[in-house]
Amino acid sequence: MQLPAKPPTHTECNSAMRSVRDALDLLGGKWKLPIIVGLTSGPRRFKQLQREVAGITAKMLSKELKELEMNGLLTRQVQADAAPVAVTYTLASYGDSLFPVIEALRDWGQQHRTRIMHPGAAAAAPETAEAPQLAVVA
Amino acid sequence: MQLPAKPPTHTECNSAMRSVRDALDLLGGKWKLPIIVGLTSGPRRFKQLQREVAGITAKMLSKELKELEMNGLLTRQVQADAAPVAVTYTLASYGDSLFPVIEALRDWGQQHRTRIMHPGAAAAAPETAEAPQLAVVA
DNA sequence: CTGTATCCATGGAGATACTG
DNA sequence: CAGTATCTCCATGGATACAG
Repeated sequence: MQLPAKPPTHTECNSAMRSVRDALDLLGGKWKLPIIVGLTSGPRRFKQLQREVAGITAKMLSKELKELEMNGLLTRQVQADAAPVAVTYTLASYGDSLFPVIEALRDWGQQHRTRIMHPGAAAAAPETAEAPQLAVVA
Repeated sequence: MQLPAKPPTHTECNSAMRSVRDALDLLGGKWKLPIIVGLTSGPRRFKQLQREVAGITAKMLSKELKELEMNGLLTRQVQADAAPVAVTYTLASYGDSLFPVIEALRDWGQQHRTRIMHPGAAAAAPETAEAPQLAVVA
């Protein structure tokens, strides 16, 4: 890798660090981003979202949605007129600004589609020695 | 926001969902990304990293580094020759491929630099126009 | 310096049942 | 349908002490 010919990028680095951690404060956790992804293709209702985010419980979904709404990332609309109340969640413009993040994450996850090594699992990933070299990307 | 004139983006959406969640499996948690950010400006030693990632404990740093190494995102080199053993962590090319993610996250966090609302805090926000307009950069 | 081991508190998160 | 209320389990993660 490149040598640190210009070692002190401290300010730049610290700033990046702070920004990333700020972003993580809002987007961190297992569910926030997946939920937002679910909303990128259009407004969704509660149950619909729960199906799309596969695996999330109503409790979690409810809590996460509240937090995302609180931060202005999405809006919540209630249609009480219908027989069964319908609630719709829509990505706010604020949330739209996350597109680049989603894209970057999605692209990386795609290219990466390799076996993930979890700490518990023994290093038993036999064939398909694909991890390290990953050259690439076009 | 755009209407779903072409409603079934299901495949596309599910694929994005999976990719993002895969990425999150490796990068999720409080520390992984910050650690990687710390390494983007060059190799670092343990203590150095711990200072940069401000707030992380040795235990966590150690554990996270192990996982990141296991996934080929960084490499670990030991210089045993010196009196006090020195260990250096370097971002692997695999890790380099995360640049776009970091950038997107950093940019968003920067633009966003508004106060974050946490669930515990009472909603001091007016029900109508809150943060959303996101008055751009500056 | 570079970690590891141990103890322990918090809260993330699942299951289930219930309300409007 | 759209959530809320409990109960509980366990992973996350901090503090501290110790080891190579």
